[in-house]
Amino acid sequence: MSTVEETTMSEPGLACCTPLTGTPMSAAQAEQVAPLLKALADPVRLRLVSLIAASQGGEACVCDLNDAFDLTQATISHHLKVLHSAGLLDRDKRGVWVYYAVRPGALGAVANLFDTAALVPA
Amino acid sequence: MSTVEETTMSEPGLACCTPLTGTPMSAAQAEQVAPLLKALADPVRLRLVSLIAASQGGEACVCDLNDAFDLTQATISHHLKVLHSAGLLDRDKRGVWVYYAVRPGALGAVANLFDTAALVPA
DNA sequence: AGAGCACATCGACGCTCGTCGATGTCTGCC
DNA sequence: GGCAGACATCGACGAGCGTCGATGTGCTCT
Repeated sequence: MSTVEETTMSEPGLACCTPLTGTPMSAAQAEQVAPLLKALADPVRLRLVSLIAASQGGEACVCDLNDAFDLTQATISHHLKVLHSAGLLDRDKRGVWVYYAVRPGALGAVANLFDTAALVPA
Repeated sequence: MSTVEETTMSEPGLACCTPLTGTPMSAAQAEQVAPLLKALADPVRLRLVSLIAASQGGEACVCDLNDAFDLTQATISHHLKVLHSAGLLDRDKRGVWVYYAVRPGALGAVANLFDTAALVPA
């Protein structure tokens, strides 16, 4: 055991993200939000979240996710762990299968960051 | 090499992001969006974007940004380059000074990704 | 022409990340 | 009990990242 120690968030608070525009972001706040974005800043993990969110019931079995990629089962498991550790995914073991679901409000918290970014009109 | 567009610089790929929820994201689309998130997935760069966006006129001089951090000028310059290369920041040299501004619509494109994330149940 | 400032680039360093094969742990079934 | 399947964990590898000091480039003013 060595490094993985996030605990970035264990509570459904998710009260992290102020707009990003408007007033400058504090250093502490940036340190808190960055791991969330880092967890999402990977093509595979992005697709994983998307696949899970678009699945029936908002949850997906690992076995199904595994088939959607040309990667080892170990690698997929690793990515799911990263997303879970970041607080983005919920984990539910049912019998032999494990189901992951997007934690409610997790993506919304991130969306809040860029929300005011609706300065797009121009 | 099953290449994707390199987007190494300056291309307004901003017409990228479908919702993320709803329908699963394609591999190509994930590869296109991930670099954007990766550029933002750093506390320093997050604060840089925030500082610039919150500045008067939506732009900020490098000298001012430099003073806001306990980092070397070389490091700040590096981070600004990363953000610029990702298409998030515009660069404008005026005399001796260089001003960076958040590219219009850049954050909005990212916001679009998490937008439908309003699946927040309650 | 020369000096001085603002910013970019270079080369190097330690650290983290994404991926893999191998192995461990738990569950359900014969 | 034992075996097979579904996931997680371990250890290792190459590649990339964040940071630094040193140096380069372009502008302004004297």
